[in-house]
Amino acid sequence: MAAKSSPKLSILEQIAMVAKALGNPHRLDLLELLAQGERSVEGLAAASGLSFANTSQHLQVLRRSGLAVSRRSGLHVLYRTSGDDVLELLAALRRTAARHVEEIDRLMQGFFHQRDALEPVSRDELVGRLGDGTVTLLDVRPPEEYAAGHLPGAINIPLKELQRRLGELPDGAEVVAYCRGPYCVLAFEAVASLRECGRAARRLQDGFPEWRLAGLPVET
Amino acid sequence: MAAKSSPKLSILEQIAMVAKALGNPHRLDLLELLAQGERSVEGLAAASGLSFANTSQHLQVLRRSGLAVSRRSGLHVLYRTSGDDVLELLAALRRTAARHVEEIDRLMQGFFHQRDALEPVSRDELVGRLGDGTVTLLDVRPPEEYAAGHLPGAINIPLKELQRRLGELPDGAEVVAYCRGPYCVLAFEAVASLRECGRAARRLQDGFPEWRLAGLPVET
DNA sequence: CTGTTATTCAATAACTTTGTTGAATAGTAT
DNA sequence: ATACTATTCAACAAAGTTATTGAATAACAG
Repeated sequence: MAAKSSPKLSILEQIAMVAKALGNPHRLDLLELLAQGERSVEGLAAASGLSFANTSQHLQVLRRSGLAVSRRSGLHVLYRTSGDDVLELLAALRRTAARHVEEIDRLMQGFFHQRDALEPVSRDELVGRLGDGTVTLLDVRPPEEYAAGHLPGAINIPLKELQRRLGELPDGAEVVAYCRGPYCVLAFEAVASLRECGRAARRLQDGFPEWRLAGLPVET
Repeated sequence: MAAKSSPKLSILEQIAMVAKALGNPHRLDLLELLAQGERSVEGLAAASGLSFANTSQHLQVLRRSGLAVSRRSGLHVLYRTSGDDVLELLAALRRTAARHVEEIDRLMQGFFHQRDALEPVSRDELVGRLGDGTVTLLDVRPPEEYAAGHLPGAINIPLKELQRRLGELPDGAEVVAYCRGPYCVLAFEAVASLRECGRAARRLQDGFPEWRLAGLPVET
């Protein structure tokens, strides 16, 4: 078959390899974690709930396909995404999936929308409200992800600590909570929790990486 | 394992399914063909070199993952991409692969650059030169793809007919050839052939779908 | 109703992917 | 050199993917 050995098919095989690397939910999760900042295998295993060996195996797939790169730092190997284009690719993949896969709508309706019947705050809306005193930004990611980068003026209270640290949120302003990405459960749950306590709260449509990718200001 | 049944993992599984659908070179080829316009299974099998059954099988994967949709028209089932966002996703995938997979560079060096040592004409450069009489646009795709849509003023001469139809190309202007996408062999070979005949020729960086996606004018 | 055309399905074999288990490797501290 | 920590590797079983083959299905013409 002449087509089999064509240079174009060879190139398509390489492109397909990249897509295949994205074709596993655990690897998508790992990439979303890497989107928050560089991280060790141990840290990724802990955050993802995978075994060490399995985490390492998936990271090899990501590294070999070019989506992630690694460097040694003492005993630790630190992984990160290979470039912002990988985050753009992830965003495009999510957008296409959200638009054409009905099951995603069903899952959103069945879980997330029960908890957040209000529309999320869009990036543009938030940009317009920064600085006018009407919004308190709440980052519910773990502290090390917050430290790697966060939205300007955001307060970091991981979800587990939210109930007992409510006093740290200024009175009056609406709370806008954000997390790792558009499907991160933590922001949804933070909003639900805040509303139970009588606070006005919504979640941000984006996670931190999407905000940064849009060229918007970030703090470290 | 609590993570296994989480709604987020369920959503990631759906997103992974879309990526998996892209994880096969034949399906990428089929999507590039669909990017040129709606087409029957028979037509896709002929253009791709796959068997009918195998073509149909791959199309089921594309349809179930939401990347393509189909409609019956008499005996024929016509497939098309489900939206322009699918083409944007393909572009993002190619971009990431080209940037991070060294084998793609090697393949490009080994085959394509032997035939086109000049840089391709960028979209912006072409936009600037349309209408000034310095460029002849040559579309080397099959006539049915040309008919579905082409760059303004482009002449359609499929590669196989180029040698004997050289007289149809106006004298003096540089020929810019384009095809289905950035890795389509036909544009490369057209440029090589034209240069052998003493004509000034380069290829366009984009294929027709990328041009249209950029909002640039198209003719039908 | 029958025959033709176009397409899809089911079953199969071969290959690939995934997660686990236990071993091997690399870097560091003593 | 030895022990410890972090990571990766190899082998394996189970599940999934791919291409092929032959059958089944849907639409149309006569």
